[in-house]
Amino acid sequence: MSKIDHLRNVPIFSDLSDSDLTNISNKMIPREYDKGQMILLEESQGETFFIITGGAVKVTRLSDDGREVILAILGESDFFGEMSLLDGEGRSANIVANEPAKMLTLSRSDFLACLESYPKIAIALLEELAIRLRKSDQQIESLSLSDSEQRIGITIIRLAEELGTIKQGHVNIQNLPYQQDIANMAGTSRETVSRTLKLLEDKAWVKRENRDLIIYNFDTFRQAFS
Amino acid sequence: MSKIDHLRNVPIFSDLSDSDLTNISNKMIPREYDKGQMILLEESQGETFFIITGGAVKVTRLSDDGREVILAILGESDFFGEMSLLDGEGRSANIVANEPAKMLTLSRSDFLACLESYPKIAIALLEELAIRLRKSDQQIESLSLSDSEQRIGITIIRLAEELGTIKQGHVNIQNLPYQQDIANMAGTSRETVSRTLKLLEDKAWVKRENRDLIIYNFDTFRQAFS
DNA sequence: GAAAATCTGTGAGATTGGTCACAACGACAT
DNA sequence: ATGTCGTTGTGACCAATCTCACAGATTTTC
Repeated sequence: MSKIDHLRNVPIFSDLSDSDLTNISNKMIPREYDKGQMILLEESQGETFFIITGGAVKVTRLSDDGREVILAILGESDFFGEMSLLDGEGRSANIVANEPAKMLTLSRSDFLACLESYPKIAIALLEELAIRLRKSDQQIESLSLSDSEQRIGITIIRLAEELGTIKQGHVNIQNLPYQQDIANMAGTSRETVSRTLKLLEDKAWVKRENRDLIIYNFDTFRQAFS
Repeated sequence: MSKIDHLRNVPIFSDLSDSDLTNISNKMIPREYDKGQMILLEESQGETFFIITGGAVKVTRLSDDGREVILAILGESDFFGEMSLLDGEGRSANIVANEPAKMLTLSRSDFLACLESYPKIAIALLEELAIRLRKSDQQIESLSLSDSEQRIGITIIRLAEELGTIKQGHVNIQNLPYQQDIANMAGTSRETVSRTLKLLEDKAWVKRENRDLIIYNFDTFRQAFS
């Protein structure tokens, strides 16, 4: 798949003509990262915009004593790095390759130039940030008001929406993240995730098979937790 | 103070010329709200952009059983309503006047037209959303990793930054919100807020006087909680 | 300025969920 | 196949904090 094909799939570029896309893609530099490799470090200066063309990364924040919160897991056609380019503050999160990952990158000045020359990109980006802000607000609500079972349920819903496929009428999350990562997304402990997954399985709402999680009736499941 | 003077104080309009500001301000309709009045209701269609010219509002989400999370408290020169205009989704939060409040409002179509005609506004708005997203991420981190004392401390810092004034070298939060509201911002219970405030006062980090909260050494205080 | 309503302080359980400890399991390399 | 390493399951304990209950303080209302 060519650079341009990748760009066309990215929501903020989808409105552009082929020639505009070519212009932009010429400024983008491809990079690759190994599993576990740190792509961006908290506190360092943010000077690059990234688009994921393959693999997946996790966006985290770390506390002093090493505990981790996972803010998001991003996959193909998602992008990151825009925040500190926009407001000039340093990084607010770490980005780590969760599996081998490929990116296209754009420098700060090229990125800002893009926004100036293509107002459509700016507007599409606004839309994307609004969606993210909405998700953050939901997350804040669930951390404030829900118990651990609900938070884990909501986390599974997020995972299903991002990584899930439909298979014989059931939603299937292939390659479910490790329980520790689920715990870090849900704001709970690994042990609680283990116990809760068992509980959900006992209620026959989900089934685990190898490293997959099958949600029997996604609509019901969703309703139970939101 | 005229409409234009108000607009000039709003970060996303600050780059515009007087004539541009006049154009925009002519499309804005002033409105007033009483204390406690609901300005926007969750689930209703979002069709208006609001700029606060006086008073304060709180942005909340409610659970089915009536518990509330306060996502933010907004005051003069802050704005809201842009989210559903941008991504077309329904409201994600409720907005209630916390005290008598005055607004300038702009219709959906005028707002979007503004973005198209003045790319600077779009870019300034991106910056603002990036800042908000950053704050949300911090909030998610603290809800996930911190104990109630720290979360309350962080909440007090937020309040100080938004509402505080400096008075004889100390930061003074005039008219501290009710403990229930602080609890809803910090994701804890009213009683815990009561006990924690007492604790902070015992440690001589803060002092309460009437409805004010005085933070003796704001830098130290901040350091202790972040 | 008295009564009513709302907010705050505080003790005593009751609970959720975190932590620790360790066993069982699975994947993978030698 | 055996050992190693990372992941998962599970019991037991314990700490943080939520709830409930009510008294006292403060603010609002008439």
